[in-house]
Amino acid sequence: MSTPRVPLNADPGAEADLPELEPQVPALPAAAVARLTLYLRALNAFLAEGAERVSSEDLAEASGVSSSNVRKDLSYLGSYGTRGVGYEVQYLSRRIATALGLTQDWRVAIVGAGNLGRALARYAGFESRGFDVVALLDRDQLMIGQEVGWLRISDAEQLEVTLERTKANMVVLALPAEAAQQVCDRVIAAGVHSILSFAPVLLQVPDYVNLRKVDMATELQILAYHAQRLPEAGTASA
Amino acid sequence: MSTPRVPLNADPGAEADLPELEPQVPALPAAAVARLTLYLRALNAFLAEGAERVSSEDLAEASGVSSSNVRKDLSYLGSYGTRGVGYEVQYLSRRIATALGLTQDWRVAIVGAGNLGRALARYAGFESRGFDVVALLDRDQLMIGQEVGWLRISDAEQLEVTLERTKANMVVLALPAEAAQQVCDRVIAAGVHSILSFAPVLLQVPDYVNLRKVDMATELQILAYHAQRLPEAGTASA
DNA sequence: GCTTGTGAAAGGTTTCACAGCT
DNA sequence: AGCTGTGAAACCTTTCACAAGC
Repeated sequence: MSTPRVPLNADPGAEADLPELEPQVPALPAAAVARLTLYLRALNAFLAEGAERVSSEDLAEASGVSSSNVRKDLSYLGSYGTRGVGYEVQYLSRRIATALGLTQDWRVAIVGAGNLGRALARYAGFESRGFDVVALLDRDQLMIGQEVGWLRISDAEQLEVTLERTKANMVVLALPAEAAQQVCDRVIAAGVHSILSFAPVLLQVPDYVNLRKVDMATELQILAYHAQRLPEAGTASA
Repeated sequence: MSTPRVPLNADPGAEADLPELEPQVPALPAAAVARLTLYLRALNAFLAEGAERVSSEDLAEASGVSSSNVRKDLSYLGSYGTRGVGYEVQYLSRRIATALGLTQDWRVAIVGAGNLGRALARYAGFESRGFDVVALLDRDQLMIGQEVGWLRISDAEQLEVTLERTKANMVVLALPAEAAQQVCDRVIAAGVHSILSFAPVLLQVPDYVNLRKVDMATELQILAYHAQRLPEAGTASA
């Protein structure tokens, strides 16, 4: 046996087989979680086009995943397709959103109002996918008070106060490497345990904290590795 | 047997066992490539501190990886450590840089001079890790000619000309989803086959193209999934 | 007939544990 | 004595292929 157990039947009234205290929905495989976000994106595009049903093959094509992988991933959520027919777009979209926890509202504070922090604060893609950017903070006195998009930059010295006032439950760190650990510690102490860091440095966090990292130079380095292995073409020259 | 074969002995004169035409260094496991970038970062920090040697345990701690994983990854590059002692920092750093293809110069053109494109163009982390940002392009007539950092925004209509003039060999797409595929096709046709996309859309590319994707909303969605599973704390409240 | 859902196989990754070298 | 390098085991992920159901 490899992956989780019970294909969670969402029936809310199902009898508890074992008297465990947490109803404890089985965890989805990490790789599946990442792909579910892709399916969601694709489904919303299908929805916008007015499609009512999609096959695993359609979804596969629209998200760059194999169709058997799609089916396997969706099976972790339960059996919501119809054999011979496919999946109902709207219903599946909602199912996935629920499984990913996107039904509650997520309030994001961005710490660091440099180039990247400002860009993120103005990025429409967050709002459109259910994430409210509720604060943008910086330490620099010259920046505090400036307006960026809908937001006014607030004082990072007052981090805790701002997090509490805005009821932020996620934080994005858009800081230089040197400042990141310190701010990270304060964020955690303030009770926010979901953090997305763009700082190119290893952050030390307790294991109850959810930390994800995006490092753009790393991405280029990985590209460089692959580019270097295929000697073909390379530089522009149609 | 799972992972690659021969632990490439970099001895440049080793006899060719089989008369294959490409010397064909065996591919590194994808997961190892990603971690090698972390080791490189850590090694450069050690170097800056004046450390001359590190153990796999030191490197592990500094990059957030297990020490056996570090050793396994490094063994793909050959045996460059000394038993009982550790690895020489400078030497290992160079070895990894070579393996990743970071010894040649990488010239990056950024297409899209919106918030994100501008932020990336000014991001010092690229230059400091060996990537030269050589162009920033946009379609918007009002932006063309503006200065951003060291660069002047050039006309995306002239994409091919600019890629050739600047000898770009990588492209970063910082565009809205709608424009991404079209620009991507032109980039590939112009001979640049390494692309990092920030556009939240699936790009269709031939398989000789190296494409990596970063989607920030996806990252938040994955965080949301994990956050939702651990009911503890959540909102700020020290 | 067509498409889902899923065991089983194949493939990739990480950890273990220890032999081998300094 | 200490730390690397590495087979073997454990684990995780993807693909295969087909039975089940519309």
